Amino acid sequence: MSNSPNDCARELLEVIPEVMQMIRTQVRSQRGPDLSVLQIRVLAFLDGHPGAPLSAVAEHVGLTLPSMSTQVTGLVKRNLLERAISPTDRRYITLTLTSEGHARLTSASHGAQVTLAKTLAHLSNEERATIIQALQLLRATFSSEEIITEEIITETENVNHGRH
Amino acid sequence: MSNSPNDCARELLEVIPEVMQMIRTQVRSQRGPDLSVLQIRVLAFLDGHPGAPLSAVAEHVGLTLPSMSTQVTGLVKRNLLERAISPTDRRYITLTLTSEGHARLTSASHGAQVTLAKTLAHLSNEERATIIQALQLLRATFSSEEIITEEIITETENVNHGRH
DNA sequence: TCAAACTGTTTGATAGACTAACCATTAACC
DNA sequence: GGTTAATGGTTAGTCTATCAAACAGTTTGA
Repeated sequence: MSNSPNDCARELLEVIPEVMQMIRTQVRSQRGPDLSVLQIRVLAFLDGHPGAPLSAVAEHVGLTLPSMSTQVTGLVKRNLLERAISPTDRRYITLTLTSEGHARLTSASHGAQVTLAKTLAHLSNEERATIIQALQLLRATFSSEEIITEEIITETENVNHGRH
Repeated sequence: MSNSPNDCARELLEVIPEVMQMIRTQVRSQRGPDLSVLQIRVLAFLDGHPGAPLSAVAEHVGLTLPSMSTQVTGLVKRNLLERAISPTDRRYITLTLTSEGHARLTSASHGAQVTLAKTLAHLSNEERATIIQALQLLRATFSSEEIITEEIITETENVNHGRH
């Protein structure tokens, strides 16, 4: 059982999709909040980066700008987040969670977390520690570099998004 | 930094989607074989379980029977696998890789593997060992129990799937 | 023999993703 | 200053994927 980059890559390709599938079904089974994994990721990112521009969110979750735009439109329609225009640069749209969005996010991710935790409870402490360590390594290796959004946030004003 | 089931679950929910996204884009960038992650999983499963019935594949990759059926139709049209009827029970469709399907599978997964391995080469041996160990734990914990297909396989005959 | 159970397919309907084309705003450069 | 280029988002059109519901063929068994 070697640990060459190739072996590690093969293992990743084999196992990660399975785990992802499991997460997806568990999230989907949370009938309350009715959020997809992607939507949870978007809300979670905005929870940590309030006022982030659309492009930053798109890059973080790996969507194109158009896809992200329609996705956000849906979330705004459901009152989970707010679009606003950055006063410093009117090209930028800044996104912020509404209080309902925040509530839904915590409820959804908490629900999925509890279900997952039940399965993980069968493992030993050491095994869970190994998994956490590995996940942190993977995050450091794969996550796209942090995007600076601080300069754009500042004060934001609401934008009426009515069709002209 | 604790290792309770809940912490482990939270970490999973946060990191796995990112890694999955990375895998997806890397697989997509392999312009040769032009297979999705799902399709690779299907072909890989059939590589290990030749003659498996449709329902077994569907369960393994987490799709409903209808979705799997159309997915298979596409792969059959591309000559990557063959539909046949089990002679022991004519309700069952047994699926087998064609030689082209086998070739495409190895080429696709090898390609993705090489790309991923490049990124993983930046880690130390110990770090990769940790990741591999964690992945094996996750697989054991999450992978659905093995499905018995042996009894259905036996001899199979080709089926003409023309529209009547 | 005929109803029930089982495997798979067909049929809409819906959601999510992309590319291409477009609009608005800011920056750059004579 | 005014035209041009670059940047951030949106709209439109298309394509794929997924599901649930209804259906068809096969086997089981009462």
